[in-house]
Amino acid sequence: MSRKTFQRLSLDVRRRSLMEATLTCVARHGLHGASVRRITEEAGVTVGLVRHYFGSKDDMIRNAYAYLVGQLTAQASESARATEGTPEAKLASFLRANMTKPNMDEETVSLWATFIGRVRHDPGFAEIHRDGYREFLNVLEILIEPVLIQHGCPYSVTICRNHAIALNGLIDGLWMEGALNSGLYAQDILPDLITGAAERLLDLPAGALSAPDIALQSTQHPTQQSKPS
Amino acid sequence: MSRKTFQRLSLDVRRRSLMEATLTCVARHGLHGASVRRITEEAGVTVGLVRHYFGSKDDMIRNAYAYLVGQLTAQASESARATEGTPEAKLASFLRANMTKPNMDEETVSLWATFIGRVRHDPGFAEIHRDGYREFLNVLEILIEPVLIQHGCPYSVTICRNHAIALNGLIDGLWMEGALNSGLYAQDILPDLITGAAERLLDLPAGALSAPDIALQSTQHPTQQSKPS
DNA sequence: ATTGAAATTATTCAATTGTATAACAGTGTG
DNA sequence: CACACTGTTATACAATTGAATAATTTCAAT
Repeated sequence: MSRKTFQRLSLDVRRRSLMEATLTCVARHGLHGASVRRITEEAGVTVGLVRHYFGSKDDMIRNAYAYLVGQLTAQASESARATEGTPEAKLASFLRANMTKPNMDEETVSLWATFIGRVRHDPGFAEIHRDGYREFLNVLEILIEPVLIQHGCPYSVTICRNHAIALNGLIDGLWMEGALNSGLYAQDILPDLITGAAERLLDLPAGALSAPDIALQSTQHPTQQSKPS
Repeated sequence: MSRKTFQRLSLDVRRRSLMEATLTCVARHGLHGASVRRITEEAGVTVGLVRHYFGSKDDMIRNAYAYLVGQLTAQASESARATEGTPEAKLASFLRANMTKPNMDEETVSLWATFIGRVRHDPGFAEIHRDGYREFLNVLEILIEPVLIQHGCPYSVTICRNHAIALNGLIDGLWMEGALNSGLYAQDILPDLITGAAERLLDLPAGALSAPDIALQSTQHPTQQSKPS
């Protein structure tokens, strides 16, 4: 009877692998079903490593939650950043990204909800949530601001922030209910639905975000912030 | 050493008491920390009763979830029904109710999120969620329809339903993030924020929902559906 | 090749879990 | 007042849990 053979992996790789296994197990079995044994089996290691890389199971789960939140906001921001064109195109891309794969994923939403349920009673979770929420609001504000200015909408820091709060609510709610896919409507109506809703929320003219080819118009479109070069 | 004295309670009372204790424990310790022993201690009974009134712990939790959802939608609908006046007043009241106590409660949101996290993997939870969501959408549609008609907005069943989906998303998202109260803004901005956002979402004139005394104007206001009596 | 540090496994432990079973006691019925 | 029904308690039990410790193995440095 020989021991299991194994590789020594770098700290980063092993930690990430454990956190990902944690997320998989939490999504699949809930927090109550994500035992150390199941998680380590999923990661292909033995239970002792949890203690070695994280102080305890709870610590590992908190780290996994932070890892998830980081990924989520990073993906969302990235989809906006990668879109070249008018501010409207960037904002629209951000919104649509949240209503399509891989962002709108049933398993991710399950995970997110499970962790949200612990925010109230675990200060560690609360901090992670707050940081993620703040980050998301900031990204939204930065996306919204130039759009408002360009359309001559009433503008102030407060207005912009309130729009971000409302828009974030809209995204969160649609993201969640949409991903759970209760079968009451087709998921693929959501990208158009959210761009239309966002237009109205921000008091933009109809079509400002939903025009099919705003991304194409963008590069030579004269409505950009004038750059004197 | 004598036995614990006890009362024989009716089936309904005992079941409800157990479900409420279940909700309390899930909110407080999460699904993983809500053990049969903790729940029954919270309810002031011994563990055997779980088997007696529900087949198993899982069955009891599912019943508790359905009980919670029922209460939530009932409270929300009731707050709209109880408001007399214009359709705008009813809708505004419904929206504001979701942004204030007792509906917007941190513990309730924690509970709700925890259960949502199980919807994907437990068909029983999925069914309960779907029914609750459908009910909420229906209530919203019924509230939205007369408002749209009265303002001469473009109207169809599809438009109304899409507005309900978007508005529900907005409510859900603000309800959750607001209740978690991450400290990034004051919770008491939310009632005004959501009525303003809803006005724009539905393309109503500014102030249609946020006028401070629409409820008072309502009874003798001529803009009501003409009633020939 | 040897060595030494530490990453990883294997095993143990007490505590807690959900469920099952048996004994008891409250309560309405005759 | 005795009875029987069943709601309720008490206890037992195997399984699982998270954490701790000791024993090994890998791998880089020499």
